[in-house]
Amino acid sequence: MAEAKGPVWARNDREPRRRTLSRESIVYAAIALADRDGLDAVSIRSVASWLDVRPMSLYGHVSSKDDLLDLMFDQIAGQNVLGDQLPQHWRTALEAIARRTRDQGLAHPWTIELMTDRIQLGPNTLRVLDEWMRAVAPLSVSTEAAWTIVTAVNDYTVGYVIRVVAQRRAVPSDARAAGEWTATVNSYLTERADSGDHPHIAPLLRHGFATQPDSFEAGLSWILDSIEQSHAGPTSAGAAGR
Amino acid sequence: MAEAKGPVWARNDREPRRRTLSRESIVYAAIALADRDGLDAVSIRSVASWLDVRPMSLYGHVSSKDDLLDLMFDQIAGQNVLGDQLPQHWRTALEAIARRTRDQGLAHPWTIELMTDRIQLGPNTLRVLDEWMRAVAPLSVSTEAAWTIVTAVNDYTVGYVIRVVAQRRAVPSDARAAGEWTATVNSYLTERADSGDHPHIAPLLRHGFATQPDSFEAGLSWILDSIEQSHAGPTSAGAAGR
DNA sequence: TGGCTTACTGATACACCGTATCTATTAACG
DNA sequence: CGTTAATAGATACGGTGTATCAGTAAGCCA
Repeated sequence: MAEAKGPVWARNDREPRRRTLSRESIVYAAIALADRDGLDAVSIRSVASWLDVRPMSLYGHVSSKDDLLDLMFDQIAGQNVLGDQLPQHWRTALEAIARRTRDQGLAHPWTIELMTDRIQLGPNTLRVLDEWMRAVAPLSVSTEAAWTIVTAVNDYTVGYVIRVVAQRRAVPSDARAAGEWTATVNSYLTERADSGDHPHIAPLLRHGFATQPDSFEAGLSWILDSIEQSHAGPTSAGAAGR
Repeated sequence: MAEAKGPVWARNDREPRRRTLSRESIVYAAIALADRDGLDAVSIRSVASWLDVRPMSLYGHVSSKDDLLDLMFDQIAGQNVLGDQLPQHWRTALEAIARRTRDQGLAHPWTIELMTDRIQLGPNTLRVLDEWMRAVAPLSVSTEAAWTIVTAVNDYTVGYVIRVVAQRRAVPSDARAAGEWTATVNSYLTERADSGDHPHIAPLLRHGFATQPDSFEAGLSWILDSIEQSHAGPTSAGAAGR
């Protein structure tokens, strides 16, 4: 499977006869590793040794590491489909998808690293995209307008996840190192606050950014409020298009 | 300089006597490489050979590659400070910073990869943060409320940049490979569209997502509209707090 | 001017990475 | 049963960050 042509999801790989290994088990193992130790811990060698298999055996099921990463992403995306549980009201539906996207990003932080690498268009990802568009369908606006709404909400959500994840990642996971890090950074931040160079963020520097309450919902409802105002009556479910 | 304690910006490295090399020149070289060939092209060895210097010589000025990356990020962030040119009206100011952030993200796509790695708090980054807060100061709301506004706008902007960058990155830079990629992906997408599995995105799949008009401003003004409604009179500059 | 401090050279080494290649084995299907 | 194809297993190449150590050369201070 060394002659890959285009992205995984755009190919039509004949499935191998398989004995013990399978594409699925490889993807699951890789996801488990990524969830536990981060994306850097996912290597062909580490996945293979986790499966008690020789590294090169994986290449019978995935043609490259990039393929494996794409498959991992799409696997997670598949868990983000609400299906029947998608609320009918467009606003409630958008909220549900946005929250789910947020939850999944926080649960699998490595997915956002893959989002920055290249656009993902696997079947499950398309399913999620379809659901975004289904959510706004009741507004009965043009495809273009619907896409603008969807990208706005999605972009905000992704940006939020990135910020929170980056915040978490900065502090070392080892408890001892974490304490040291916090001490070093705090003293740096208070030094910066005392310097007077940053008058408008002095309180933030002194109390730490992390202590700020979560404001995901605030930003989300700001976006949705405006959409509601421009595309529908304040209480309507959206039948009044145009 | 092999005994790093905490992030670069939180340390107080005595500056070396330097003959030919300098921390600055290393950072500039690394940025040039990243801009041209992406973040993966930045390695200790590649930067060194670009500067016509032996790899290990760099460690006299930066104590690790991560440090170098952080310094690169903060260097770019420094170019994002508007200073005197920051508009006085809070909304215009936020728009200016958001657009600048977007432009810089698109110009140096590798910066967003660093954002996902760990939170950046270098001096220039703090300066930018200070400017965000300065922009909303005329609203004279609580620090907490101001932070909510800033993060909302910033999160949206970062999410937007990520999506656009990922879209650009997916297609290979080599013209020949790009054509092949587009053909493969397009036929995959139309196959998906024909499958009927994704009824709500069929038009998007058929015409390609890339043909959708840019909607950064739309999402931005949605957020700002709501902020305006909840925190100030529609035309006021914001003196009427609360 | 002499000598000490420091910056850089240069080589080597370690442990990792993705993956190409080749051979030998082993199981499943026709 | 024999063929076919999947897997095992080993080895190799060129890349990575970075530790280590010995040698050299330039700057600063006494």
